[in-house]
Amino acid sequence: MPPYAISLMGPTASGKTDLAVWLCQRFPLEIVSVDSALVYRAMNIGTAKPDAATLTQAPHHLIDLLPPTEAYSAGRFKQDALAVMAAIRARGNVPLLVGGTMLYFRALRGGLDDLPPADPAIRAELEAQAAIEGWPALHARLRDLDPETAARLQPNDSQRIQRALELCLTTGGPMSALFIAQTPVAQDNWLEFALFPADRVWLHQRINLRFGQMLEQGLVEELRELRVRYALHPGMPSMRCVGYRQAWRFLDEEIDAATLYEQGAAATRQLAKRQLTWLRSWDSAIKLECAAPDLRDLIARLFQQQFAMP
RNA sequence: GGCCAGAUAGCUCAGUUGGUAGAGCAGCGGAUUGAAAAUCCGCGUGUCGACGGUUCGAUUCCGCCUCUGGCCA
Repeated sequence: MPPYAISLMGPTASGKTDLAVWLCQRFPLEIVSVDSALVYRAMNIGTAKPDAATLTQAPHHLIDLLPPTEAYSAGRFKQDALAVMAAIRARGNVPLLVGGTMLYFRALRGGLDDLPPADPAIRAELEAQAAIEGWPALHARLRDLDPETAARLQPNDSQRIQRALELCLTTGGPMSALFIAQTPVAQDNWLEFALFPADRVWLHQRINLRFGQMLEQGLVEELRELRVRYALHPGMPSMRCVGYRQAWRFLDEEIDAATLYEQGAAATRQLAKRQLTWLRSWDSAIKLECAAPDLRDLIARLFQQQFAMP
């Protein structure tokens, strides 16, 4: 019996997409993107979104979902992914979850409680307070409302303090009380692969090269047009994406072209490092060396066993 | 060729009135429950350019050499 789903996880620039498309042509799979940046329409170059030809060949679900002015979330991802996975299975195919947004993978595997979504009004209010008093003051306030959560958060962890306070204010109780044991989704029949570079330098070189190519392909021009077309702000989630954040500063003439390259490539390397931190402790995944010359053969053999193909 | 200024962490630089040195960036490790490509935490030994001198002790003072800028010829 074919698996319920297959995850293909890996850091940025590790070759996930190429491998997924190749597998898609050989097995009854449909690709589900697990990527917080690919959900944005019109953000193509900097997100390394597969081109039109590739998408025709191997359709991706959960890309181009919203304009760059909106915010997506782990909660919405979980909901969207489960829906699209059900549809794929109804067609007799297996969902191939491909991406590097590890919180989304975790949310999908059960690590997300049923909590209220973000409240923009409350967030704006907390933001304004933080601008005056600083986040440590809000952390102190959280200590009164939710000591357990405050104890595990750093006084400067703006985002988590904001979220925890938001939940206290909207639900009237501490965030820690909302966490309950989750039921994992089809744990047994869910195959997971993690692409790992044997050599960090190899990945860094690929990242540097690719970011240089993005600039040549017109990342700055793409952002210039986005700024004309949408009412964007540098604080929006889409504009905090690696590459776009630095290109924004270049367009505002805060940094020069050389610095844009340096900082953009460095930010991508740092992203990859954080992704590898997640992956290292992801014990249920089969780890594969992404630079191995026989990677495709190896994974194809594993898939053949799963799909019981001769 | 002469004069001046530099030479200190992978990079840019600070500093030691003589007791062998520290920031930012990069890098490395970690955390991660609706912004996650986000947000946050931790990690700093390096022939202080080479050689010689003074000194109990030199990266610091002196001499000389090398290299890199700049100015004058």
